[in-house]
Amino acid sequence: MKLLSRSFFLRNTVDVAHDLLGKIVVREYRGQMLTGRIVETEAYTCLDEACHGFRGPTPRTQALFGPVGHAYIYFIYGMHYALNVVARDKHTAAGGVLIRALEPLQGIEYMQKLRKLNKIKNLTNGPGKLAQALHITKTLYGTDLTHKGELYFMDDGFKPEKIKATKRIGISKGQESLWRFIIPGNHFLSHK
DNA sequence: AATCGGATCGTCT
DNA sequence: GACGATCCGATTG
Repeated sequence: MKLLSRSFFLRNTVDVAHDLLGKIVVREYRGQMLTGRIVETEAYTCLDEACHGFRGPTPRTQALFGPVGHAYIYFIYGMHYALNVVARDKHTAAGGVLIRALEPLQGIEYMQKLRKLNKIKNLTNGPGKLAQALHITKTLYGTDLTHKGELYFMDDGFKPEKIKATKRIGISKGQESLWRFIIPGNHFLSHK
């Protein structure tokens, strides 16, 4: 078990999205350890029209332009939060990886309570769902995820047998790019 | 399994 | 003032 380092995130955003599959998200909340394995991600960079940082920094998107390995969290559709990690190479102004789905590991009962939902299958199989299950809100905006704290990433050595690249979900621009990564066949994907 | 509408609000035009 | 990197429950096949 080791923390993901700063240098892990200081690389091409698409590579980071690919390599995050199989890693573990750890949330420490009210004495609970809530953890899950990443099974679905999407890459967004400022060169890409679908990215929130495409038109330059705004108060909302400033974290995307900040240090890599920190959290970029946004509120969407009036009711959901979504978790991203800032990741980009040193030549790129902004970029991040959206964590789209987790396979729940520890703290499942507490996640069920936070989600007000018992079906384990639907606990963390979507960006808004996993944010609710891990109680991820704006208060974690900008958190450094490379140190232990309220939220961070771990590598337990797990290697996905296979990784598949697909089109990203729910965007109107940049639809052609295959920048969504999944562990195919996993039970906790948001889509097949 | 697939489709559809409602909920709900911060952000930028 | 419109819309979005969504989710859920209900309805229909």
